[in-house]
Amino acid sequence: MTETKTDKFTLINELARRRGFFWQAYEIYGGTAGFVTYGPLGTRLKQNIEKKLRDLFVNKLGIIEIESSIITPGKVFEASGHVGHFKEPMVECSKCNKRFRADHLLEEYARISAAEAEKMSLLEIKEAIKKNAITCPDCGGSFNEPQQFLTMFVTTIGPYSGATGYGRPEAAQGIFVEFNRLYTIARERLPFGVLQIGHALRNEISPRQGLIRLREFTIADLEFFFDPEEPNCHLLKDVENDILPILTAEKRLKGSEEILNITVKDALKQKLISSEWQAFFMAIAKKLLIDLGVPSNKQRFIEKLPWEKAHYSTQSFDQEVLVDRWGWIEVSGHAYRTDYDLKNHMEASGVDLRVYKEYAKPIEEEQLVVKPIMAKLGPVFKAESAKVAELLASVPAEEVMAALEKNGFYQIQNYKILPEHVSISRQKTIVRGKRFIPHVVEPSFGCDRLFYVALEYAYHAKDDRVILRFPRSISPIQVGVYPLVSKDGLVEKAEAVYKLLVMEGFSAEFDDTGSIGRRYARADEAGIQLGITIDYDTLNDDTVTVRDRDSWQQVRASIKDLPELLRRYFMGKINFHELGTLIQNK
RNA sequence: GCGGUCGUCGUCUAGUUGGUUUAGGACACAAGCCUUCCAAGCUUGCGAUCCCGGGUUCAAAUCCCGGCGACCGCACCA
Repeated sequence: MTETKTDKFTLINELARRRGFFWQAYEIYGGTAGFVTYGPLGTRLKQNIEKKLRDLFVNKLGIIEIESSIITPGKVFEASGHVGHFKEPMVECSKCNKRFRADHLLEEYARISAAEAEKMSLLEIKEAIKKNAITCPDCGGSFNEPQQFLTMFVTTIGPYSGATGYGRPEAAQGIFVEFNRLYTIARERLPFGVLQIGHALRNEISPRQGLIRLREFTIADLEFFFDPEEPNCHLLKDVENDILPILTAEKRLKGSEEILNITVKDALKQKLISSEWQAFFMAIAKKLLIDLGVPSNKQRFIEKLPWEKAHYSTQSFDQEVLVDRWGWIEVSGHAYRTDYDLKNHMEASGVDLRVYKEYAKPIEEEQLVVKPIMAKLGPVFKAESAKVAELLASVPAEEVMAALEKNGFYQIQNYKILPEHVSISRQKTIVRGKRFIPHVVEPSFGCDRLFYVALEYAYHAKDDRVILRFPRSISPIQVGVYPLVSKDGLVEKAEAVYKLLVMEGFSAEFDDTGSIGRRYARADEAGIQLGITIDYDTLNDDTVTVRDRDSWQQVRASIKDLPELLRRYFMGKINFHELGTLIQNK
C-alpha cells in the first residue's frame, strides 16, 4: 500500500480541507469518527446535487417531497422491523479476539435457522453455543459473553426517560407513517411517489473511508406507491431502450463478475428485474449519475444476494460507482419493499393504511346468505342466541346449506341448527371497488456518496494544476469576475459587472488579488465554471472575456447580453462557443 | 472491537539514536510595489505551546503509558 499516499482519495481530502469542501467534524477536540462538516464550497456543491435530485424527481416526475423528524418514537422502528434487524448478536473469541456474528455461527454449526436465531435472546444464544460446543472457527478458543450491537442511536424522548426514541437510520419510515395524509394530499391516486432528503443516523461500529461511511449522513429516500395489480409503469417508454449494466445474483452465485449490458425493456422481459417501476428508477438513477459526471461505464447495478438483502425487500439492486481507492462503492439502493412497511404499521398502529380504489365498472356478485331468524333462535338458545348468530355469520354459507340439506341440521360447536332457525337466500351485492395495501419500490441515494463521486470524477490534474471539472449544473460557483489588473479603473468596472451578475441570480465570486493567471488557477481548483475578465477593451466597448474552466478558451461578449447568455448556458441550452466570439490567444 | 502504520503552521512536510530548534522549508494567505490573460518577480507580514493527558529525565516533538483521531487488514456496513 505504498501508492495510497497520492491516490485520489488522499488528494481530494487534502483539497477538500484546504479549499473548504469538507473536513472531519469537531477537530479542535480531536475529531470524532463518522461525522463531517461541509465548508462553503462543499455546502454549495451538496445543495446543487440535492437540487438535481429534486429537479429529476419532484419537478420532472411530479413526486411530492416532505420533511419529517429525525428523532422517531420507538414504536415506529419496532413496527418496521428495524429494532429487530439493526442489532446483531456478536461473540468474541477469548483467545484470538476475533469477532463473529453469533447467529451465523449457530446457523453453521448448530443447524439453527436464521429465522430462529433471530428470535433468540442473548441467554439462549449463550446456552446454544455451550450446548453445541461451538468454538472459534479460527483458533478453537472459547467464546465469551454474547453481546448485542444496536446500530441505531438510542435516546429518550422527554426528560423523565419515559419513551425510547431512535435516530432514524433511514428517511423512509417518516414517509410510511404519514401515508394516509400524503395519499389524501396526492388526491387519492396511484401511483404516486414521496421523496424525503434529510439526515439519517447509523451508529456504525467503525466508520472509515471518509465521506463513504458516516454515522450522520444525508439520505434521499423515494417511496413510490403503486397498485400491485396494475404494476405497469406508464413512463417506461421514456427509458425502455436505456442500457442498464447489471450484475445478476445468479452470476454472482457462480462467482462471476460479468456485467450484462441490457436494455430496460429486455431486463424486464427476461425477468431480471421484477418490477417495471424499479427498472424505471434504476434507469433514472443511471442518468442522475451521468449528470453528476460519472460516465456510464463506471457504473453498475449489482443484485443483492438473498442474505444480503434488507429485511423488507424482495429484490434489491445496489447502484455502484467505480472509485480510485476502493473499487466499486454503493451510491444508491433500489429495493422492492412490497407492502411490507405499510402492512407492519397497519398491524402495529391499528390504523387502516389501505387505499380504496373504485372499479371502472361495479361488479355484481351473487352471494348465498344465511340469515338467522332471531324469533326462532331466541326461544331455543335463550341467552346464547346472540353468540349463535355470530358463529353462524363466521362460517361459509355454502357449508351451512350443504349440511342442512344433507343431514337436516348443522352442528356448530355445541349448538344444533335446524332448517327453521335460518333463512337462506341468494342476494345480489354490488362491489364498487377494492381495498388494498399499495406496493412500494424504493430508490434510496446516499447524498454524501454522490457528493464524493462527483468530486472524484471532477478531479483532474493538468501539469501542476488541479481542475475540478464539475458538470455546469452542479458547479459550486458559476462565475468568477476579475479585473485584468488592479488599476486604471478596471477594479471598479469589474465590481459593477460582479454586482450585476449577483443581482441576476448567479452564484459569483469577485477576485482582484495577484496575477490573472493565479486567479484562474485558484478558480479552476474551486471548480468555478466560467471566468469573466474585465480588460482595457471593456472600458471602450463594454465587452468582457469569458473563460471556460475546462478548455481554457476565451470568448468575448457584451456585458448587456451576459445575463441572458449565461442563463441559457447554465440551463444547458447553449454551449460555451455560443457565448461570444472566440479569442485567439497568443 | 482486535492487529499494523501513523498524528509537526491553513496545506504538504524537515527534524524523531532525547540537548545550539527562539521547531526549519515549500505552497497558500494578507499588505505594498509590479503586472494588458493562465500559480512570474521583489519587500513586508501572518501563521505550530509538535493530537490530548500523564509519566521518565537536568533536559521530551523525540522515550514510556493511557486516551482521541487517520489509514490499511480482520470483523461490521440491516
